[in-house]
Amino acid sequence: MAKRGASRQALRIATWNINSVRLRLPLLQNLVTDLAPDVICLQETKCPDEAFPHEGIAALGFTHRLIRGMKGYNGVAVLSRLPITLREDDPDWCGKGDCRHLGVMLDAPGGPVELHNFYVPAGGDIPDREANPKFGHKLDFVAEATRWFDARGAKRAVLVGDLNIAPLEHDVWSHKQLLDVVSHTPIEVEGLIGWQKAAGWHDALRHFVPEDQKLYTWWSYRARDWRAADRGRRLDHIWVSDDLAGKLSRHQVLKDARDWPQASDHVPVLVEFTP
DNA sequence: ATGGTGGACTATCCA
Repeated sequence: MAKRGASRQALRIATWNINSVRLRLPLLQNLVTDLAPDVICLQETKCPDEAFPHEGIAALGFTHRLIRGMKGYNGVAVLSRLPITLREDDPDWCGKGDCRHLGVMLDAPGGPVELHNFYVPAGGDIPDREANPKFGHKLDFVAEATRWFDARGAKRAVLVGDLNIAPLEHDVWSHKQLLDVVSHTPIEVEGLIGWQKAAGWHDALRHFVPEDQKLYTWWSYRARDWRAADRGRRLDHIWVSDDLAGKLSRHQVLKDARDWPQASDHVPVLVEFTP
């Protein structure tokens, strides 16, 4: 029998930058145990499609899987307990073919849900598109996504992923000290907010956590004690279309995952809603 | 104090 009797129509979607799906395959079991998701969206799988560990993931109950991977870098995947179909006509962002997006239709209770899984370019170290082409790529990627969703709108839709931008003051450990740091510069924040407004996206995590409270999903590897320093950023996001905002029922940021053996520098994030 | 660590994969690139 279904476990969640009181909310049997609810759908739980998780997103995680796994930073190598092959290395951290065992940690997916932890995620499933702790969050009980119906759908998991992964970023930075760093795995060519022919080497994707389908069997291990199927054994966790995710019988439906769509993947878009390449050798060494990037790579996204959608793992689902419910049937999913690939959205074939979505753009190849910036024409690079670099495996940063997977759009699917999810066969959910109450009808199809459009689900977009993004891995936005990190953008390099220097926040200047002339000096640093990676930063230009990041801004262009966000601008292109903004135009596309602005033209299409979003209904019964969810957008998740590592967007590599922390938009709000309390999405970073020090707003002032990160104003010149890629991920929190004003031009990136303006871009991300514009994208969010483009199709009326609703920030599902800030639906639950007030904007004056610190909220992070990523802590650098380059810290002796990540928890003590707590210099985090909220780089991972879940947005829902306006028509779903009122149907959100819970959220979870799995901070304990940062202490798993061979942890990713990102932690899984989940929301539950009734579509 | 301008470092530090981690993953992919073989000399560095990327985060």
